[in-house]
Amino acid sequence: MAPPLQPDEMDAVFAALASEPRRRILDVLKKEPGANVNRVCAFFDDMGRVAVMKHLAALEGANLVVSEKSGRERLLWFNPVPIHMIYDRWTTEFSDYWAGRLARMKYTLENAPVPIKTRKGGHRG
Amino acid sequence: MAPPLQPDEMDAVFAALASEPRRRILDVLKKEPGANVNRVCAFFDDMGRVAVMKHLAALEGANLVVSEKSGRERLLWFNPVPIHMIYDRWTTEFSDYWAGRLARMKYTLENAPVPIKTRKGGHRG
DNA sequence: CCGTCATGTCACCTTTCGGTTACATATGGC
DNA sequence: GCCATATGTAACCGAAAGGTGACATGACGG
Repeated sequence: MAPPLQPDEMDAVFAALASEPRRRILDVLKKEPGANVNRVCAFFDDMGRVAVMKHLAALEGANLVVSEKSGRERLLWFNPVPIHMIYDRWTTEFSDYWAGRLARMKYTLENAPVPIKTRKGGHRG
Repeated sequence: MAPPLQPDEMDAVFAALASEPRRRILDVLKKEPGANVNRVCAFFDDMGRVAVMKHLAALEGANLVVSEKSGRERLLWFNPVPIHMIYDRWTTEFSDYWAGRLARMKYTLENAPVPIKTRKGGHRG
């Protein structure tokens, strides 16, 4: 299996996905693999080319988009690998919750934490 | 099945996950369901209580954390539901890619887009 | 060549994020 | 009642996000 994502890589992927315009760019590239920058821009009436390029930079930084220069244009593709890696990680990380066993335990309000002794004044505030 | 997440809900969930401290808070609550705010704060030496509370607000806004007031303290639980919803969505959205059929097609550089006619001057820039 | 087109880059602006300190409120326990 | 504790809230601050217009570069094509 591929090496798991590092924390900063997870930051980049989730941050890239946490934006509706960027998710829409991915949708465009799924429908039109190899589209160039201007072609992507054509889908956004409310945003200029520079803004789209910044979104593309975020997506490339997260490795969700790969590009290749061809002459004077840059062709773009969606790359599903980072999403697959998170998917795999979640499969193992949350399968117990989704089986329902831990979830039920979770919501039993009686399992309050053991009383904790913090230093006087609580936690600086 | 539960209704799919709205775009702004997706924004909230991904944005909440796009932060290593917030992911660590979820880890804490997975290990200590029902912990209170100060208990969570005790895990973060480099951050004050107010900062932790802001992160908790982001997580609650994404419904990744649920809380219940008990006397003078607030007890916190991790809620796996939003992650499960994204997981389900990805299962259907990307299963073709992960099967490998489309992925191979994607990376064939020959499938460049059909030439596009944009208005003169390209896309305002 | 020379103009057009696709892209890259720069400087700037406004809003949001992520943290801080200080103060306010409310509960629990002696 | 009184005081310590747990949490909430307000005001502030620097940095980063997300947008803009203007300009620079470099490839295509007649």
